[in-house]
Amino acid sequence: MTTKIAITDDHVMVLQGIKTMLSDTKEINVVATFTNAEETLKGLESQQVHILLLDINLPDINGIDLSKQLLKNYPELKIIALTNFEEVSFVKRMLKNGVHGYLLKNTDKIELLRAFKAVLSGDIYIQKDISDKLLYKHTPSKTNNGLNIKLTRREHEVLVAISEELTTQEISEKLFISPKTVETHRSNIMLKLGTKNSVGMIKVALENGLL
Amino acid sequence: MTTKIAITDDHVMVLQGIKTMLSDTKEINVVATFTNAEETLKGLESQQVHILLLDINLPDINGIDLSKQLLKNYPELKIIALTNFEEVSFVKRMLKNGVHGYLLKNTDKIELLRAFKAVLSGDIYIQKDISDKLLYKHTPSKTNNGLNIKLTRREHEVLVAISEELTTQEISEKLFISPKTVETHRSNIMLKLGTKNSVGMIKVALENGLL
DNA sequence: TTTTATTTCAGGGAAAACCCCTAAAAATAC
DNA sequence: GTATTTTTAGGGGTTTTCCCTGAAATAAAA
Repeated sequence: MTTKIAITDDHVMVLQGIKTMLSDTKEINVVATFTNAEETLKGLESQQVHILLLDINLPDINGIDLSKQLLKNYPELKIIALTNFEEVSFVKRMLKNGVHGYLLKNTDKIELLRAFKAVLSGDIYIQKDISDKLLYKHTPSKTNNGLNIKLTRREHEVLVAISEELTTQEISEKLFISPKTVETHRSNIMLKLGTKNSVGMIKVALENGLL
Repeated sequence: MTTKIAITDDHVMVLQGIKTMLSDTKEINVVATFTNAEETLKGLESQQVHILLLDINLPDINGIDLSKQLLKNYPELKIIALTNFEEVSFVKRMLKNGVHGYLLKNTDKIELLRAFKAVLSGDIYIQKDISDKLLYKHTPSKTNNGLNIKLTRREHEVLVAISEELTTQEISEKLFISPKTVETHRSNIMLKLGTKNSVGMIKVALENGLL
């Protein structure tokens, strides 16, 4: 029995590359390629596939939301995320959403086939390079990293004020609270976001859509 | 006469994709592929090529510096940059460094061959999508104080270091300069970006694709 | 109602950032 | 070969952030 594969990636070169790598493997069949989320959602209706290789950076929607939606529509579908080094922050969220595998775009044929085998038998496959990064990024924050970022209403107000380049003093006057309270909030926000200073705070906040 | 092509990209899939696209074109011959800057510099010594397709995001060095160096060593070499939408900010700098073409990674075979023809005859080839972006980004910038932002190389290095949550002390050790010099740069960056502190600096930098 | 989370406040101390100034090599441009 | 920009660096100071501790009042949830 042949395994049916679909690929979603907005880079034609990547699509072509994967197709070529798999072309001489009989038991694998690339039956569809898509370049955005809309195409993928529609395309999978008419064409049933076993595995979807899904690029995380799509022009129209982010990979997290798309994979969530796809798995709701097709619970049997196995999704393997394609990612770059830079986007490791997404991995945990993807995992939470039920994605079955993670590969870097520099994956070779052997690893690709290994990943297919793993997800088809129900396992979760994470490329070594990524899990290394995950662990590496875990150590410094150790308490928490990923999507458990839930700021309280007040913390969010302070965060916004900090992003507006206000000083602690100015924030305290704006929110009618003591400067010391502002500092407590700032400190708690940094703890939650796992950053060392306000610069990292704003970076993580922007990356996670907190602002 | 066949045209010899080399490709540098850290994504194996992209390498494979381009190779496949060009495999049935007789007058084009992909003679070498590299996955980082070091390989590229060494590889081009032994193997003379006419055109290098160069990914801008490389793990070890940025595309701007690499292309500069390559053109110094091989003035005859034609370099076509491979880029994503997000990195349009680099295009101008690359152009200044003498790069001959710009392509997005979703380029198809026809456009690829068209670009080859153009650069071989001495023209500069810029994919329509990119030049659109360039123009598009140009128009709204005239209103705000936005795109006149030109950081020097050193300022950019300091900016990146600050965004990595390094302290002045740590930056000075990383760049082998005095902490006082780092502060001068920081201060100048804030002046150029029109911000009051590092938080605003990182915000503006992210908004303008400086990071 | 008891537990848990949030918001509030605070002191003291250390570290880092920020400010204003000057100024001289070094690299680039004209 | 001169002008401009960039990179370097210092003195000396103020302001702000960061870190640690502890604690009380309110709000929400179990």
